Amino acid sequence: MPELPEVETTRRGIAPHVEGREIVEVIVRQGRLRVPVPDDFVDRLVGSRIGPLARRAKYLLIPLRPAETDTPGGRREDAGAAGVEVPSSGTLLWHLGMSGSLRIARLGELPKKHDHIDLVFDDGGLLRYHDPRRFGFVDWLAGGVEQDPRLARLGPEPLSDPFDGERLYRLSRGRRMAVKPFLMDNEVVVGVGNIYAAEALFLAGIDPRRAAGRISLERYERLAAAVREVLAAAITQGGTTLRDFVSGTGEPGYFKQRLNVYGRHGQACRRCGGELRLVTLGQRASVFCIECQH
DNA sequence: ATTTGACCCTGCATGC
DNA sequence: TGCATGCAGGGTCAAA
Repeated sequence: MPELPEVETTRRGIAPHVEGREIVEVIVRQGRLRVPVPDDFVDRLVGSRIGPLARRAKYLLIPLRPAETDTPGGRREDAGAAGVEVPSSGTLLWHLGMSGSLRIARLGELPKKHDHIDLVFDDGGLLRYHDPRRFGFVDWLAGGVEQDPRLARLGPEPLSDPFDGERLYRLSRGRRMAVKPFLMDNEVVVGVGNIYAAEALFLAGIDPRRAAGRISLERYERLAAAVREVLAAAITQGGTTLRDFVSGTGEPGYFKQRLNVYGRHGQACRRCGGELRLVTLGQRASVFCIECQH
């Protein structure tokens, strides 16, 4: 489900409902995700207050600090006596995998199948994680987020300045792999998954099977512009809902209507009318127009 | 060093 | 109707 636009849509949707809230209860119904939910997850979170949400690649970052302390490193007076752990500052690293979604619900709304985790807030709202395939995960980071090995090696954000055609050109020299899996490599650029890689290559007129190392700088500049264009448009549309993606407030995304190639093999190219072809690249379905993409 | 394949898991569409 | 098969938005790891 979620590529960058869907994670960004989720972040924007849930932020107004979670930022500044205190977590008063955490319910883990199914902790066996791709990374198992840590044993001390509940203890660490209860009593924390949520700071401004961020996103890095397809990761949602949720900063937490102790709700009752005003000074960094301070201690709650009665904590020791009561034997209650005082939560410490940290960040939740949340990945939605293939089928995960986060949405806002109210206390009393019954969980459905595959609603694995609830964070319950002091205002009666809650953040509910749903993930049928359980390829997603949530982890708690104590230290610097950028030092985490999962984030340390990531390439630039596609909507940031360091991502451009020159970078694609430079990193692709000598690479024989097809350009589509190259574009989906998170060390090259983050957040470009199977849907938007196919769409960007169509917009740029590049055959997804072409060797990455045999594409000119000029064409990579077109590709970088196409990546930015398609991701920005998808964010504006609230992401792409293929099956069950919903924003943080339960709305589907409307970008599906704008897809030119993804999921349309056998249908007519919107530009030339030819039949769209399906090939497999890097074990991922790849649809393209043999007339419009070279 | 680069690239490929298996794997994590459930649900759905398809074909027999 | 049931059953087997293949495929799905992602990422990691081992092996070639």
